Amino acid sequence: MHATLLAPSPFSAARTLERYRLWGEDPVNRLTDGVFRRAVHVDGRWHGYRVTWADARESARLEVSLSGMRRARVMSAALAEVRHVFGLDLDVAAFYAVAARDPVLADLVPALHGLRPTLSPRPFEMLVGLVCAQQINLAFASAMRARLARHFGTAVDLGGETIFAFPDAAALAAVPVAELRRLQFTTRKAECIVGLAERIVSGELDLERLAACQNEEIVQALVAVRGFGRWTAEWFLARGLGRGDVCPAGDLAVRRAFEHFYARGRALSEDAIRRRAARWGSHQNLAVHYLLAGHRLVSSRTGGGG
DNA sequence: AGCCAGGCTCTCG
DNA sequence: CGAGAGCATGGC
Repeated sequence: MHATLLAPSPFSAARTLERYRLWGEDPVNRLTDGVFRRAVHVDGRWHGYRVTWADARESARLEVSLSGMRRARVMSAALAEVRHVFGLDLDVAAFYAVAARDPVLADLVPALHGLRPTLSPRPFEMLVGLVCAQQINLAFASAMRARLARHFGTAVDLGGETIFAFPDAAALAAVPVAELRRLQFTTRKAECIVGLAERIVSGELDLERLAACQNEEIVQALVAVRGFGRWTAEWFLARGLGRGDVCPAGDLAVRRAFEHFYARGRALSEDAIRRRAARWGSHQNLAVHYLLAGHRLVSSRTGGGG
């Protein structure tokens, strides 16, 4: 069963998906040989789907396919996920109009044309991934998250390839901290993840309901959970919910990108970064993603990492 | 050995 | 309330 999704211009699948190969293999969002694979949960079970694409000058087409004959319900769920994963609902064209008035962003846009942030379609998965990424290098964080998926997620066969559905809250709430420690989680990260899962299972925290709230309400609700600070909450808003008016100014890589592009390498305070980002209004999220990607381009040319 | 990695919490002035 | 130390883990 196939369906075609027309991506709004500007869109580049290659630049958008590049993120999935930056920090190592991701068994949940599998990207190999120009095919993206993931699984969607519908009617009590997991269904794998594949996405292929053709980047055209004007409008790119995304082909979404399910193995075998499946119901339309599954396909529509898959299409909704693809919209998130490929960032199709963000207004990149409007951002470019704003970026044209900023010398730094205006310079970056041609090299990154069509880049969109990849949004995580599942809030719990996003939050757990963020906890993994707290304070450690992203390659290691990515490996930890992959281990979590392989050990506690659901294996889904997709035409000979195995992908993993990220474990839900019920699955992780049942995992002993000691077992996560063996997967190289710190005690704190392990407790934080299991604690979050427990709150969700108990109904104390309802991520679906939270997702409908205002930014600051969401930040307050998340920061109230032990182990979740402002950094985690803001990235959740940006990469989980796709909120435009968010800048995770406390992020190390964000800070370095701002310092590189806007301060000639001199130090900038978190507050100074927030003030500058505020000028971009509802396009802050996109601006931050372009600055991070732009900084990666510069760093890779000069042999650096990050 | 020691510093770094896309933080968080707690304390003290 | 804001700066700062302490924390925990693995990679290089």
